[in-house]
Amino acid sequence: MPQKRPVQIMEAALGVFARRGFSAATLDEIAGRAGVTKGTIYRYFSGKETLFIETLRWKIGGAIGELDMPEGQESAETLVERVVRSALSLFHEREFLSVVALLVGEANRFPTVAKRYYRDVILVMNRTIAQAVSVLAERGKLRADLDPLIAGRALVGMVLVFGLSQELLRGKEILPISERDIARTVISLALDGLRGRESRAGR
Amino acid sequence: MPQKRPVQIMEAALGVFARRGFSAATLDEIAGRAGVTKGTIYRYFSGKETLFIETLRWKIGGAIGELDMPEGQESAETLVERVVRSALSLFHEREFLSVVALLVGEANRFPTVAKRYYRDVILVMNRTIAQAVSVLAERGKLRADLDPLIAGRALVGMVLVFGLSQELLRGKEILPISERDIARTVISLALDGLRGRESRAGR
DNA sequence: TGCAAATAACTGACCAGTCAGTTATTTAGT
DNA sequence: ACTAAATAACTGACTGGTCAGTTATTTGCA
Repeated sequence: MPQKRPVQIMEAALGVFARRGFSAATLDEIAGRAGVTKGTIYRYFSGKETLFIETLRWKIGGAIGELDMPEGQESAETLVERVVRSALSLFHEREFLSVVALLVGEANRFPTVAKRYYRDVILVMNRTIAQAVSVLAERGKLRADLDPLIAGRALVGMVLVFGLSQELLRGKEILPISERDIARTVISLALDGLRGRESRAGR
Repeated sequence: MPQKRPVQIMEAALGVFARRGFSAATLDEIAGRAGVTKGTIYRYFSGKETLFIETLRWKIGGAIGELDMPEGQESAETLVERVVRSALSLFHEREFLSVVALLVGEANRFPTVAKRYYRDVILVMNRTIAQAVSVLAERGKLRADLDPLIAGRALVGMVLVFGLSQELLRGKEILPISERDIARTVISLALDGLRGRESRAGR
């Protein structure tokens, strides 16, 4: 079991940073949660800033593997539904949402971290979705006149906004909206837009 | 000109809070920007936390008037285009985006502020858009089987995601995406979805 | 002159980062 | 296998700097 300490510390750090933000987080609290003392953190990380960066790098690296999206012979409906549902569950996971919020909140102070997240998480996921959209467009299953990268990201945005507004800003305590309704509406909107289909065939 | 000092201070405070976040912002910097000294802040605000809350309350209150959306006899195309374009320009304004980021970043520490923002800004704007969507749906210009509140918010989400990813996280430095392309894709997506229209009538 | 507004100097709490000392673990010699 | 020596991991008290909040002093206006 080589080097479990750094991971132990980073796990604690992520929780504290997510709850308090970079500045308000204290190394003593992080150390306490990790079951060590502050001095020990300095055996593995050269300072608070490094700990923050390393922790996010570690978490971001781990996040990449999570979304495998093999777009085999799947229909447009299935693709959209799967993307929307997985985005929805992702943005309702407290931890993931907290990391997003943390990055957004600290983007000014740590632009390189923000950019790494963009490159390693957002772009990678976005390209995967865009790729699937392209394939279906080539097969004539989806329209081909939209930039698949932009369309894919917009699709995720439709879900993201509910994570931020309902969960993070606590909107659900004022106006609850069920995940089912969000999923249904977003999927339908993504497929057919506000005008709907001319022919309401099938379904 | 009664009481211009508080506003002067809050303007400075907003800038500093937006750039640094609540914890890292210092009263000395805020005071300096406002052209006063720290002690003066305490003549008008009882402390840092109060200043933060009051500043956002003031800014949030001011934001409500901005989006007037008279949905007269407007077509579906015009409505969507107008919503998308105004959201787009809003989320590219540095200050607005910073306030959103600030709220997101500090939502854990100031849940009541986050909720106020939700209630007074998000919900109000959302209802306005939903209202317009409903009217058009009743006239048969838009499909009526979607929850207009959810659809309207999702629409804004499509734009929000580009503000966050491209501007705030600095994604445009890695992969620039033009506002024109975003607008075109989102509008088209919102109206007709990924499948497009059966009959591509008109333009 | 009187007094509110503003300043500037000050205080005390907090916290990142350091380090001397302690404990646990590994190595190596018999 | 035993243990002494060496090394690595860890601790907790301490320091120096920062900053919210307070107080004493000055400014300027009626």
